[in-house]
Amino acid sequence: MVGKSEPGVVTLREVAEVAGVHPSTVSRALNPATSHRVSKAVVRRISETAERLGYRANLVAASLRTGRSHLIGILVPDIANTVFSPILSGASERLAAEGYLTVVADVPDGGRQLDLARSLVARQVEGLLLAAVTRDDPLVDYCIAQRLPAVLVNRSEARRRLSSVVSDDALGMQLAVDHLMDLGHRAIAQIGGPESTSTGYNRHRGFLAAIAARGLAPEAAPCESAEAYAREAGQAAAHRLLEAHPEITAFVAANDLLALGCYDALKARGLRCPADVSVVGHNDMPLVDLVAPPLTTVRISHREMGWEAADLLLQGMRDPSASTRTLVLAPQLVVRDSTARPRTAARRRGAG
Amino acid sequence: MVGKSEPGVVTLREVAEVAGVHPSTVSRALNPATSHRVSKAVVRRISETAERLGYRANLVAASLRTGRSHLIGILVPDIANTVFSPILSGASERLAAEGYLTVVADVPDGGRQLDLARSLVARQVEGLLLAAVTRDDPLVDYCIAQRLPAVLVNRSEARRRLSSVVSDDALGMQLAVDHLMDLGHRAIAQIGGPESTSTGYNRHRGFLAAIAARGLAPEAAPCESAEAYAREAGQAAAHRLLEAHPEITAFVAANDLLALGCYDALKARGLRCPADVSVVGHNDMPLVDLVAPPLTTVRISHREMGWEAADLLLQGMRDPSASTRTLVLAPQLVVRDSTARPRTAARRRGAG
DNA sequence: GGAATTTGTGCAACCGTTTGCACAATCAAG
DNA sequence: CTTGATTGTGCAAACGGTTGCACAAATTCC
Repeated sequence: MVGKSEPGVVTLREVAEVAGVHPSTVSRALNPATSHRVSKAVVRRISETAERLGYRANLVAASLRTGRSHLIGILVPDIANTVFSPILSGASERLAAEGYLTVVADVPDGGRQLDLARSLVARQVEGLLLAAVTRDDPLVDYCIAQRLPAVLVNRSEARRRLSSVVSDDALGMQLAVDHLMDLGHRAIAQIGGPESTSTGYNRHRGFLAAIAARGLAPEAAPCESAEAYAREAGQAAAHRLLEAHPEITAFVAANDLLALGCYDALKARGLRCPADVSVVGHNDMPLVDLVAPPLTTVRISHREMGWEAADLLLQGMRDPSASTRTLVLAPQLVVRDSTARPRTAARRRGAG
Repeated sequence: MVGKSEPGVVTLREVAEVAGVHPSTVSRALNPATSHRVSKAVVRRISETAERLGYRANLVAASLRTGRSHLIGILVPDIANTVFSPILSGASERLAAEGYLTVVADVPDGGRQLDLARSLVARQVEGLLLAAVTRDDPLVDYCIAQRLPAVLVNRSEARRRLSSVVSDDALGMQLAVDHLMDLGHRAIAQIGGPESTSTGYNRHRGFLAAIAARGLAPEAAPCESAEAYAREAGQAAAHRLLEAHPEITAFVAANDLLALGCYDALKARGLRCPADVSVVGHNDMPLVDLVAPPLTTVRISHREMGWEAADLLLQGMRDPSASTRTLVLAPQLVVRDSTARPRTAARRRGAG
């Protein structure tokens, strides 16, 4: 016989019995939304009894009855990735304010996402925050088919069928490119992220657009995309670029880890940063201000991103007919020491 | 009328009706643990029907009946802190393997921990992983009083009333001190963490013990504890120590962030690391291999820690009478470039 | 080939709340 | 002092599964 929970756990019924009222009255008295329907005196008696007995409502039972779990699921590709921590933190702050708790599912970017989502749905989560989608993700189809409120964070989906909160990737790239060109760079390469992610895709296009806007020929701006947002992948891409285009004086990376991989490649080739080659990252993740040299990067406020996504999700839950919205946060360029005038420009300037 | 979940959500009863059997039979057929009690043919028919109708069990309902939520709560002081991400990651990996999902509560180290814990209990979590306890924490009393399986991670409690998984702080300090003394340092200061945390307390004592074991006089090993595990606090403590003991040639920090704060203080005073002063950190958090200079530190495998804690929790849940255990993980010294021979020793060596 | 056992399915209670409805008591209005 | 509205409480049926028990049918055993 299961279900007979540990003795000592007080139920609503017991409180009712001790207080000498009907269970429904206890329920009403203890629920702030309905306690006005019970006389003051009884409310007090019940509250006292509940307190004395150490009564704690069983939210699982309440969930079953009301159909509301007050649980939100968050799918992240890698909790250990420092980018997601602030997103999580911001989201859970916003959700906690409304009485929601977050169930975190760390899903190793393989094909298990859908399983996880299903498992969360089985647990009656009321909404989903998705931080791990690709540009064309079956997860999105799933949420739509299930009419499950969901919001994308950090990455968006090609068809914009769900609300999302993202950084303005085009602007980020423009900031990076403008900064480098203002310094005098004229041979700028991009290390892009995986094209399957919106960030990889958009930052790549943003880079090209920024280059074109400044009138630089595409040949002067070669691109390579890394297979993953990882240091090793960045290093490999940087090597490929330097091999094919030795004239490069600056790198724009789609992500800080890629930028750090770029550092590795430069070091391996005996090139100094920023003296020989400048590097710009993206995200401004913790500690990149301390690496050598401190990384110039495009800052994204991931905490705010998480907060806003949670907020959007709450809105969507309240009003399922609300239109899907894309909230675009403006990134900010943080100039540190990994960018400087290119040697040629410096020389030219010295000569002029 | 709530509780009438969205139309289109298939229930057990509907599956039963379509398959022409009793709901209880469907329940048994779909549960791997009981499906052997149903004939092969019927199991298949039911499975097909369920599949066809897109049936998804409502785990909330199941929880209510069985008293098992398959939910584990994790209390962390700060999700955004990069130390906790791998703990979370390791724990959720282990728990997911047993069908448990994790509910993360990010609790800002104030007094709300108990509230959060209560809220998790109300949601019928089956166990708690506590990564945010102090050496004498009311949360521990609460878990014991509630007979709630709980395991401490990263930090332990003075009275060892709950199982915990921690790093061997004494050993960590010994590794750090031995390394520095082997290099020739004889004036080593410690920047400790908050004494209210077991890590702060134990690392401080470990440091003193290691110093004593090598026969160094306590006067040659001054200590300061930082108010928090934060860069600024480390910087302040380093300044205090350098002010009072200008002869210091090496710092042992209780945590990497404190060590990085120490870098800040050295820089502010025009001292070079490691040329003038060596620094050893603790944790080996992500990216400290890239800061300038790459940090020599005591590595703790936080991911493993989280995994083991989850494992211990599962054991404790299976057998509530099991004795509490303390699992001590051995840390490892990772030597990078922030430690070197002290100038005096180098000079002496050069002269000899 | 009849008794003893096993197998497969149905029945109904139960987990702990919530809530629409009913109804008595109290109050306000005329 | 009736009539009508309001207030406070109880009743019982949910919510969607799970499971002990009962019992018919199929199987095994001697």
